Amino acid sequence: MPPEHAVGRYHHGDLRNALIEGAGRVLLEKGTCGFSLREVAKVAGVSHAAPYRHFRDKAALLQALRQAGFEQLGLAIRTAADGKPHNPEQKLIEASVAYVHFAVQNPEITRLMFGGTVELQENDVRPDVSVTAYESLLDIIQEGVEQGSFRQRPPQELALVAWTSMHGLAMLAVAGLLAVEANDERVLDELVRAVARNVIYGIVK
Amino acid sequence: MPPEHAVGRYHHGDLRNALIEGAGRVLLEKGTCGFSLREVAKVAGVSHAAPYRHFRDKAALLQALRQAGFEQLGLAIRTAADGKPHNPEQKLIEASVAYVHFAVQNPEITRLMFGGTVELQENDVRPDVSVTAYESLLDIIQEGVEQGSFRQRPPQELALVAWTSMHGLAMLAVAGLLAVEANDERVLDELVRAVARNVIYGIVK
DNA sequence: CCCCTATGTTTACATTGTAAACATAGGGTT
DNA sequence: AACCCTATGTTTACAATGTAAACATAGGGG
Repeated sequence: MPPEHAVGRYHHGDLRNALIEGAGRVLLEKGTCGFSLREVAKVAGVSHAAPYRHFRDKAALLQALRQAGFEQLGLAIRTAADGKPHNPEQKLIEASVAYVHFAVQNPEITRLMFGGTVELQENDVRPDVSVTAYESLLDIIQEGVEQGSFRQRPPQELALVAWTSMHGLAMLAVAGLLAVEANDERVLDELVRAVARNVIYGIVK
Repeated sequence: MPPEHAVGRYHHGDLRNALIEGAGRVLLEKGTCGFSLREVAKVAGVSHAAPYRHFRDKAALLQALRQAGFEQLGLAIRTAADGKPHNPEQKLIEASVAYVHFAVQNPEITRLMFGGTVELQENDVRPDVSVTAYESLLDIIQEGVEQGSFRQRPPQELALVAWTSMHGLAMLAVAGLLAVEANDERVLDELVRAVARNVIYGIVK
């Protein structure tokens, strides 16, 4: 059991988590490019080799960050959807907004998650985490199709369109490749809603 | 005018282009992470500082690669569309297939183009290049809507859906986050066509 | 009480980006 | 033709980085 407050001690107590958190901060400041293991160590207040007791690699640390990102994103989506019970349309829209918002507000993490910068190594939990978002959408859509408020199409196909278009919107926004006005949060929101409605009704209302 | 064959000479003759080409190869082999200026120089057969006479930065070289990528992609899209004159539906489908194919077959370049790894610096031509793909799609869609073969919706909205969903599909494929079967090229093609039909007709036929 | 192991630290080294000082070649001016 | 100017390369130098190896320490189980 790690000691309560082990600051200044020889043994940090909970270095692994401290490193992940520190890595998040460093990533935020310096971006994926400028991200350095040594700086993470410095931020965590340990020597530059200490991280190697907890992560095989620089890549392994980034991978942990990535994993955490997927979990956060999944949570955000589910939370947003749960705010609108029994209303699949609103659920899908809110989930979509949450998805794009997460991306825009955590651009570096998002790049890390979806950019493919970190090689997916052998033991990755990739299937689990990447499928999460898709399955959340699929659940919502299934409900919508069953209760008849969505157009009557195979849920897998609707989910594919939803997943790809939301992801695309998010990535373009993160990359700064959407029209300038889309930098405005409300404009972006409207884009998301328009795309979501396309999924739901098949037309952009 | 650069000499014909200036191999082994003190002055390379056309180093700038040689560097860009070499950078492409290095990027392919080592990926965005392992990409090193010094290795590019080695591949081009010059000293490790020579690139600095042609590019301010490592980032500047990557930026040039990125730029070239955008041009290639734009060309691929236009070529694919031009193969089906007077048939907007086929045009959109072929353009979409070309888009995703380019991404899947040039994953590293694609990451470079859309990953945001390279900071978009002041003097970037970003507007031009990023808008290219979108405008190509928009042109096709405009034609389709006008001639009545597409659903009657504002072309901008259809283009938005097309652009985002194709981009999303491409990025997910590159990141290896689609279902396993999507690694099969034909399966991926079918996905693209399904998504394109959704844009055209509003339903997944 | 002792030592074993998990966790840190120090030292060392190769690689990298980049700057500064130096070299050369090849063309325009006289 | 001689000259030198500048564009283009090269060498040298340095600081930052990833990572391995050898060393240190603390805290718990025999």
